[in-house]
Amino acid sequence: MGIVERKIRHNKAVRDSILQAARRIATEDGWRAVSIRKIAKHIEYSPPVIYQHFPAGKGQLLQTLQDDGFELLRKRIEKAQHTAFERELQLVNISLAYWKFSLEYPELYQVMFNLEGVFVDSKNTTAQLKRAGKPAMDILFHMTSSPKELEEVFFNWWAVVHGYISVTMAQQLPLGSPKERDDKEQKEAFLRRAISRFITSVKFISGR
Amino acid sequence: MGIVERKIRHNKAVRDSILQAARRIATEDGWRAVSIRKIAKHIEYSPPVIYQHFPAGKGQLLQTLQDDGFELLRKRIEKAQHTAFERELQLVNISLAYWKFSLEYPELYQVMFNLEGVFVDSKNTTAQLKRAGKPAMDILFHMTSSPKELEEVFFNWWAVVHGYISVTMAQQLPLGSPKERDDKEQKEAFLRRAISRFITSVKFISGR
DNA sequence: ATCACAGGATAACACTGTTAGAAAATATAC
DNA sequence: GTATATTTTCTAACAGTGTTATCCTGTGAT
Repeated sequence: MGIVERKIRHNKAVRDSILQAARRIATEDGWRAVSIRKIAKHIEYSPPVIYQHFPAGKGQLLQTLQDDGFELLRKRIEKAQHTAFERELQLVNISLAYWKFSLEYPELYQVMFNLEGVFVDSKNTTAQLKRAGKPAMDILFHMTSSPKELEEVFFNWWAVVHGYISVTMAQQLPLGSPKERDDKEQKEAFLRRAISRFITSVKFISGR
Repeated sequence: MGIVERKIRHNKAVRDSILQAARRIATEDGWRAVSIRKIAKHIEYSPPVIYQHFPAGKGQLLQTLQDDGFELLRKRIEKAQHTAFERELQLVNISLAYWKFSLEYPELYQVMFNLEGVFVDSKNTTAQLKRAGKPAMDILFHMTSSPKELEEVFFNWWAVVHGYISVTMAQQLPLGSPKERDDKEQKEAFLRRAISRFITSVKFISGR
């Protein structure tokens, strides 16, 4: 009998709809507007149902989205790695993939880094990002001459890319406006050159 | 009669105590724990009193702290500018002053850039930062050859410094632990060299 | 048809920001 | 000094939040 299977399927569907509803509300009205009750209304269930899927409550729900976000980012970066042969160009493409991820899923990026009013009490963002950014680290490995230097340069790379995204988000231009789109395109060009500059400086310092 | 003066003085004192209480709670338990009622308890007044000093409510209170934060940062940067003769060293010192500001007043930095769960609905963070970062811009002016390039490079500088701070905060190491202090010192050295690399690359691109 | 049980809903608790209206404290006028 | 006016402050309420104990209801098995 496929009764239990049906139930499992249904359970998964409800769980997904909860996560999706949270993201939708966040996208439309910001993370401050995301509440258990509103999610419940969206999925047409009563609030306690959410606690069946996320027993630890809202924090666990956000944590899940954070993890999902890092996983998605990891895939994007991995894919971007194979879009070029030269290592330097690979790093540029990885950086741009990172940037584009933040534009495509701003609500996920916010929950991943506690931006714009969200707060997830997790202690493993660094570990998560090291996982997601491994391809970048592999490339930088070839441009550095010691584990210490690699760590430092990887951190530098991360700070540059995250800084660009973070600062762009902080500007809070009205979403969808033409000015906003121009701005984002300009910033992408900025980032592209910033990464180029970064690579140049790493090679320069490392003596080659 | 000094009655009105006394009242003005008293008013100012209460206003200041409100802001101070908010910062204290944020420092101790994070911005999520900052509530109007808790502030009221701290200053030993009832909640409505806060609305006499900040009629628009909590948002206005946070906005005020944000503005105060940018003003304080501006002063720190200005002071740092005069600690060196060479322009390049000036930029390093400015960057480190920026960094140190974020360590000394993390709660202000968080409210300035909507980090770690705070949210202020303000549209002028960019303008605020251009004001505060003017000394840096003046230095970069001499390293660039067009207003466009200046804007780009200034944005790059900001992204690097803010990225370092932002990423460090995202790690959420237990405050005050020895490991945390070591980490911060290491990161400061990282930032120092990152800025050096940045300067090198700007000069390199701009054709010496 | 009865019983057991799981899924889901209601209602409550302690919080939050905010505001209207009552009370208390102060200043002014006589 | 007493009475009035004004300003300051508090109480209480409203709607919303996260979370949980309790109740109901409908399905599955006997």
